[in-house]
Amino acid sequence: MFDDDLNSLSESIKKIFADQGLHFADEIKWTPTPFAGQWGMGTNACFQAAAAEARSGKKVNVPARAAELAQSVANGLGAPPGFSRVAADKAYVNVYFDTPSYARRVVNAAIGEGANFGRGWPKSERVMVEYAQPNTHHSFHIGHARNAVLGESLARLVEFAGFPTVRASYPGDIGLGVITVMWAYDKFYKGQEPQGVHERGQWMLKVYAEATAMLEKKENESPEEAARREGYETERREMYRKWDAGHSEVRELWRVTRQWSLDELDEILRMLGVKIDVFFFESEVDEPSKAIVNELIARGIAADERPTGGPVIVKIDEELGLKKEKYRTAVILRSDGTTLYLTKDLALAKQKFEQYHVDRSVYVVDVRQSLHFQQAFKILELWGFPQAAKCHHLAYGFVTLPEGTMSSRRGTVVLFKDVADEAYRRVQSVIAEKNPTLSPEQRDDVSRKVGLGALTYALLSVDNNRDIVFEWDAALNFDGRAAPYIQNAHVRANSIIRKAGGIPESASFDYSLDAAEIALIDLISRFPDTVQQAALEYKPLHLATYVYDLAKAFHSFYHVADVIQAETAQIREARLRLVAAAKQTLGNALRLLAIEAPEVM
RNA sequence: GCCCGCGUAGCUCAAUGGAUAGAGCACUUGACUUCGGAUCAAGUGGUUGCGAGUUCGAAUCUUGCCGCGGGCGCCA
Repeated sequence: MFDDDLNSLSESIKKIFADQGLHFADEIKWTPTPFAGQWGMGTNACFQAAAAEARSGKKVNVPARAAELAQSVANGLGAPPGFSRVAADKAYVNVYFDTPSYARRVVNAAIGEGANFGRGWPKSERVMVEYAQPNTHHSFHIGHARNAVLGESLARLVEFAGFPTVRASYPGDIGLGVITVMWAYDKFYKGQEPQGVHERGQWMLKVYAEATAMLEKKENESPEEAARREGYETERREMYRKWDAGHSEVRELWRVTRQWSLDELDEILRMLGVKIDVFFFESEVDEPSKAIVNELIARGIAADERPTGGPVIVKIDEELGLKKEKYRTAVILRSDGTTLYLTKDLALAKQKFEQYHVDRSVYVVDVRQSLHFQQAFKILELWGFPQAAKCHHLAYGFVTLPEGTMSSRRGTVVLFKDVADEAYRRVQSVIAEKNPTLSPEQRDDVSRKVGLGALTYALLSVDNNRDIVFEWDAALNFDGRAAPYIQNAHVRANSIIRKAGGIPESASFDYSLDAAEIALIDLISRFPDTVQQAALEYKPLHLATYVYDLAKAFHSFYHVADVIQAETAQIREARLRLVAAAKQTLGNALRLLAIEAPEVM
């Protein structure tokens, strides 16, 4: 947040370089100094300048020359206003902030800008984040939760970073899996309907697993069993055909059961704080996608092999002139003329570009579909969409169980709702032990926020392309590097402010600050940059790491520095405002992770 | 066979090509008679899978191996 100050120093450094006959075109980059207890920024520009000199033919020892340059830069900068000192450290040039004025600026910004502290300048590119694409007719499991949480956090992040943002969901409401549930329901459970949104959703998952088992070929099956299985299979296929043909009873059955799933999805997204702007349904892009295939054939991008009994394909590697197989050949229409996943994604992308004017399109989808998206993006490029270059597949690893992969088909999943319920119960029992005076309403509220927070943080604090093995105690960890630790910092800050009866309008930081105070202020000042970095790299993880570091700095500060009982009134005022600034920043950062910050816990 | 991802402390994971590779858990030892102990401080623990290359500088980039996971024309 000190770009202006640092840019002016950068200009001075370039001038010093120029005076020495060096022309240094690159941007000078500043990073925080790594020395505890000192608050400053450093640059390695002298390395770059010395290396450039060496490359230009001069015979120089780069490290020695860089150190020499650093010294002359430090001398040349002298004592710029706002900085307490400038030092050459090996080949680095380090500048140290004048603590009183910078501390005041940081704290004033955090308090003054409030919920907007850290928000980036408005940007013109429109971003669409597509996430929350579970299939209907199943139930929402913990793997879906990773997707939803990752997507929601990313959407909040890019929006806060300044991009106009559209949240899109794309439920798979048609396909063989969906038909399987409908077939089994119609045949074995017709007319039944459990009460309760979640109960209904979970029941459909059970029906799905049962049906899949019945339709699966078994070893040593008798001729009778084989005949029955084949009969079932015929019925299922017939139901799909009827759906496709718009058969009214089948469509009605589909509409009703589909709604059961969507009701459950609604409820779960509400629990997670997810507000989707646009729902695209797979069933709705089916028809438009067929037209697209014809267009691609007409343009010579796709090859129609249907006359010889084949499908419609795009030979991507061949189109690009690649020797090694990389994008391979993609099938975009079955030989019987029905659409595929890829067909629909092409249609959907076109719709996103043309109807929603999306400049950047992010797809939060698991890593198994990497090839699919590479193919889709390449076809969009061949098709002539410039936005294809800014399509991004945010792939994430699976959530597996210690005993193996989760599978809706086999019914071996850990349901999100069960985890959320367990989280709630665990927090309740911690509260009973640690804070028994909370009212029942507060307990309920806190249990929800802290329980879900712990789960969300566990999902966001590992890199997206790493697999997660779901274990109850790890996912619902309340100690150490976990949401409750961070939330507790927020609660403590709130508690101090409450006990102090509010915060002063302004304060002076002109006293000898403790190292922990400086570390805390330093971290608060880094929040805006962290938001930008995380948004541009599509990595909520950066923010998850940051907010933990911030909470840790706050807890350390808390122990070492008295606030209400501070030595002087001046220090008390300054620290009270610092506490308020920390609370605000913790709250803002947690919000971007879709984790709520309670006032008490 | 080809493509993608991963390999970092006993375990789980961080680290815009930069300064002494950091946290949590576990283990060991401490903390003002609390501005809320869901806390803090300290200690033990590393050949960043292996080898080569690029660079002033590599966990990070390139390349060859080894190991794990995923994917590869009519599933989604």
